[in-house]
Amino acid sequence: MSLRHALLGLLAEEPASGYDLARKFERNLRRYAWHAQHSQIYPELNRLAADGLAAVVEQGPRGRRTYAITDAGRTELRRWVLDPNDEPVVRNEHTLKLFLLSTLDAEDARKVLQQQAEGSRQEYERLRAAIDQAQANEPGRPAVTLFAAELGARYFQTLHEWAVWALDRLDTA
Amino acid sequence: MSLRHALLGLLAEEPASGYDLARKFERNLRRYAWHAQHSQIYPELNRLAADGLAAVVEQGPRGRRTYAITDAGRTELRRWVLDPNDEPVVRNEHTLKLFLLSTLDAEDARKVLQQQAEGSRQEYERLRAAIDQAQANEPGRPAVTLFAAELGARYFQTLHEWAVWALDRLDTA
DNA sequence: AAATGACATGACGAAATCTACCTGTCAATA
DNA sequence: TATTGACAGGTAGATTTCGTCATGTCATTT
Repeated sequence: MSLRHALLGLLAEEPASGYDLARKFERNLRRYAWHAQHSQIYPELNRLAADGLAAVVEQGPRGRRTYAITDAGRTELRRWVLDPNDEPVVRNEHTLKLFLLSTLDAEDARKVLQQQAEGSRQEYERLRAAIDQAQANEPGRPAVTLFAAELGARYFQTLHEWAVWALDRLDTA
Repeated sequence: MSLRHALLGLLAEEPASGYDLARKFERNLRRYAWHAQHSQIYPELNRLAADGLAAVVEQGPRGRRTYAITDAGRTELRRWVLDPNDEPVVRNEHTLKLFLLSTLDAEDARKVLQQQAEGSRQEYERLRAAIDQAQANEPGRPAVTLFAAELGARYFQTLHEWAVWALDRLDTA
């Protein structure tokens, strides 16, 4: 149940409402780690509360409920993150297309690779700028909080370099 | 429906049975691109055949049925790969854990990163060796058939380098 | 001749996820 | 005052995926 643990992980950073969490998924997790819609998040938050892993700590306007992780939730989160799962579930529609490039002719493959090279370059620059800005604005920030962003940036950098390499190979062949 | 297109993609390379396809998923796609079990593959193959995107081309022993992609299947596959989907579904249990590292204390984080550094190094070496071997044994092989493997290798190399970098930062902080 | 293990496909119920809908609040703007 | 858009939470039905059990074949080894 990864959705459950993704929510616990976000709540471990700071208390949040379902609405906040849906935005965090969209901004921080959707492109790299886990995709979830609000129609899945709200029911799971209720289950988390029912199971004592999270609790409502504040009621706000518009029915807003802020959840916080409980001690039991932290224990469960730690157990899950430390558990070395040697068969993690991976589903990446993007990577899948790249893996199927060889089923296209060279002209089509070139199109996809060019899109890929451009898209990953943009994403890389966006992330790198965000990291630089965070470091400039909060010099005392713990290093570990930027590990995820650094991983994302390196991931897109790798995608970009690969696409450029592949385009070059396509042309020289 | 990515499973459907993953199957079409594999069938576009060569005709295969459900059993073959399950093994291809396990070997080539599970860790990087798409996870699927045989209990999902067999029914989807039947649907593919019912929709005219694949067809049984051979019956073998033990009820083995070899499927091949049809022209309609190729058209649909090409359409899907070329379609620039700007919101691809990504679910990666492994990456998710790495994104949630900051919820652990330094000691726990170190454990996870060390596992990560070691695991990704092994995976990288395994892939790199497979690529070298393929190039040595089949010098005339089209470049594009190794693009996917190269992407996988670079992906794990990046993971490894990131984990080493993160461990270093954890220690100097 | 019997046992083993890889080959090969399938069904079924449970769980997760998607898509599309719905209801209402509050603040800012036209 | 009316409108707009972000905020906030939810449901229902369909689809996808998972986990497990089941059935039988064929080749090799004991």
